[in-house]
Amino acid sequence: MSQTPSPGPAGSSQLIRQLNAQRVLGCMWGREPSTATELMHATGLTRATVLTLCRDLTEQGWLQVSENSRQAGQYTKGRPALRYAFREDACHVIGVDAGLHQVTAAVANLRGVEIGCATRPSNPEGSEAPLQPAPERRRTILDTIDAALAQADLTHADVACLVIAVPAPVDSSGDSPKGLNAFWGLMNPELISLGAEHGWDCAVDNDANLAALAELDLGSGAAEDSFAVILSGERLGAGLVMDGSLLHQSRGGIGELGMLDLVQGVESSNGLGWWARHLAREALKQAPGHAGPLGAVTPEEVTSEHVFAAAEQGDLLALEVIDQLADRLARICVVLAGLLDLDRILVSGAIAPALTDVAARAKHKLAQYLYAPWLRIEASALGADAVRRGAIRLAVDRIKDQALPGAPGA
Amino acid sequence: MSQTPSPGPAGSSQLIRQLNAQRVLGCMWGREPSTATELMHATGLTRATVLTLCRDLTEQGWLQVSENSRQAGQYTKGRPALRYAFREDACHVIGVDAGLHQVTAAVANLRGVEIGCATRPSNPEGSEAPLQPAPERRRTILDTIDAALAQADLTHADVACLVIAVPAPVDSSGDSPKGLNAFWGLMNPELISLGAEHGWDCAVDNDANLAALAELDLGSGAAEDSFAVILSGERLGAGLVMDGSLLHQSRGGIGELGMLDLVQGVESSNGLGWWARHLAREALKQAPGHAGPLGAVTPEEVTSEHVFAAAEQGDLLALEVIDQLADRLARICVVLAGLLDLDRILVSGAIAPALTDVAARAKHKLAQYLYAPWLRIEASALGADAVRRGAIRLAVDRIKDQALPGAPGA
DNA sequence: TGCTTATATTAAGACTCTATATTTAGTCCG
DNA sequence: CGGACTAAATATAGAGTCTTAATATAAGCA
Repeated sequence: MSQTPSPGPAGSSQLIRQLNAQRVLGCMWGREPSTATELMHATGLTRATVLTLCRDLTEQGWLQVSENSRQAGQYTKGRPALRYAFREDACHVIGVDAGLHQVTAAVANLRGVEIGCATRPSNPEGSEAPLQPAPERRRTILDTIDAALAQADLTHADVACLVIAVPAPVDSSGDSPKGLNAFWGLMNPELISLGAEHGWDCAVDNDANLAALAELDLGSGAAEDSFAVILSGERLGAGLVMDGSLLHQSRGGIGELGMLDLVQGVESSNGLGWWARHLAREALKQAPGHAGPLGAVTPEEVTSEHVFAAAEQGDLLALEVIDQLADRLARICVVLAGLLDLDRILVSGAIAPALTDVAARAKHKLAQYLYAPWLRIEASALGADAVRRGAIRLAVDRIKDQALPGAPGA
Repeated sequence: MSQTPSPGPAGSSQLIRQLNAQRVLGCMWGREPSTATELMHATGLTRATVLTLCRDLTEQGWLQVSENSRQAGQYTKGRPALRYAFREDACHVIGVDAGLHQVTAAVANLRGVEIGCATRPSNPEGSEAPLQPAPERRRTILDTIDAALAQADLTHADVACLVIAVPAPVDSSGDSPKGLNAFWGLMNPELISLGAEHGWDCAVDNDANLAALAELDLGSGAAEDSFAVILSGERLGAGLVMDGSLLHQSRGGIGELGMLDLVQGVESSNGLGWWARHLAREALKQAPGHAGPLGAVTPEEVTSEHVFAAAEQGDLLALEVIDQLADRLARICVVLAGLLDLDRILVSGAIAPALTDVAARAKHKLAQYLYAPWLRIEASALGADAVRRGAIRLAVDRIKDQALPGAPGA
């Protein structure tokens, strides 16, 4: 009596089956079709085992046999091998960059390739109107998703996972702290519930964290590196990757940069875009009738784009601003890389393409403050796409983790 | 042909056996003796399985049957259960705190209980002589180890693992960076090789990191918390624990606090002990003939102990110093906790017992700079023992991880 | 057609855990 | 002192996994 613990019929022997199935699927995920022989080498399992696993995975919808057995001329002798291919369209995911001023949603296959994308304005820039209330923002996001789905010619039923990026800290349950900062609550009005309403797996996360995931995906060869991704438009935010995995915490406050208020020469968590505009404005006021290209706009009209464009043309005043931005960035890097011994720091976000020069100068200035010759400071190649790409990456990862047991649908 | 991958006789079926064995051993490690029934509940396995695993583990030397079957009056009816007990003396470990001024070594059993401890001076305090050369320092450490072993009445053959803590960053291969800072090389002169010379498993790590491990061991209930441990004697160093696991990196520079040079109101990585002395000295020079207890010593003689003792007695000048220390500490906490969203910050090291008041004041001042009401700032209860305890903890952990397969000796 | 080659399939063996029945070691009680 | 009672230990059978080795298959090539 009293001898029926919990596990089902034949106990934990199936556990190892699942582990192996996951290993095989992991070897094939997003990659070229493989033969059993290749998988044997990759997994260390026997041919018999690999083939039964592949058959199971095919039945479940994760794989399909691709007929081009001996194609690619890998060999010509002997019986042609079965080739199994990863079904990148077994199901689909949605990644949303729900920014302050605009919402972008993309539908992607399991390889992370976007097959539909749409953008909608939200809290139009320059407008002085109060921020969108929660229901309106939720509707905007859903509309954007539907538009992206329509473009991909898919329906709600084809979607397995939704990930939304918001410019706010997000805790482990998907909520953003309220009360302290009303902005955060308006950026993330219970967005996590959007998934449940449609029966999708769903996650909400901070935009900088997701941008970091996107950079991790590009993977500079070594998967072991540690880096920070700084989102730097109007306000600063960072995502931290240590040893190839994103730092997370239940309150979701990792990478908040409010503490920069205390750092000499930084003194605020305003972004580089904000500072470019601010510094240029002040400088123009000091030097009315400035002769360079930047003199063409009034102090009130000047934007960060003006500054970067003028610097390209050699405007001395703009170059001085660039230099100050670089010093600011260098100091931020000192704090992050000094404390965490990072390998590199990436500046990302929409203005990243304009910051390659700033990053290079920051790298140069860094040596004044910190000995870290290995540290790379670079502008992200992803730019405005980083956040959305990261959302997709996380969505695909979630599917991957839940993969076994069960078919792609469930 | 070509069908013999690598695994041995019956393949990866034994893997699950090992996993289960490790689970059982993990359930018993350092805890009270258990019966099969208890282990069934803990592991979810069947009685038959648990018993065979226990028998195997007993043969390997990890467990032993304790005869007091029905002792403790847990029940009186039925056949008495076999009770298996963890053999805390299956082998032993050595933890060494190889500080600048003194070396402390302790021998501990697998429960982490010290059964022998010894201390030797190294680079005597106050002396102006150059630092010990490498061979001498290695000899000092070995002497200390031998003394601890002698006290425990054990020999080299009883030791399975050695962990050494040094006041320097340590990379993943156990080396400290040379050239840049000669001090580091002298603190860690290839200490990792001491293990191989005696056939012990060996690790070298940064002292602050190990202090963090020791605090983790105390475990405030929730194993999920994130905190920093600040070692704060002459120089500052920190160990970072995120979500219950220590942050590490191949270069070993995590927790180096050189970047505090850039933080307003901190401006250096000198420790709180250094600052207590320095501030008191300056203040005494400013106020010659100071009436309070602190006036009893000359500016040149004053030490941090004097300051804390005088503050206890209400010396106004000392209290002013305490207040400045608290502000400094608060700012350090802002940087660490703001960036990493920590749950608590512990000040550890030899002077920790004197810093309870400083920590409390820092917590109070923190609100000026950062909203983090959940953050606790406390002085560690471990004090001067923290580093050594952490070294022991790491050594025991290493044994635990290597535990299966094989007997404790191997 | 037959030989060669590389793969797929199948059956047997070893190992794991579970499930159930049986034995054992005690206490308790008449 | 012997017999019920109880809870644990043991023994046996069953289902599951992987590997191993033998066999079958699908091509190319002479």
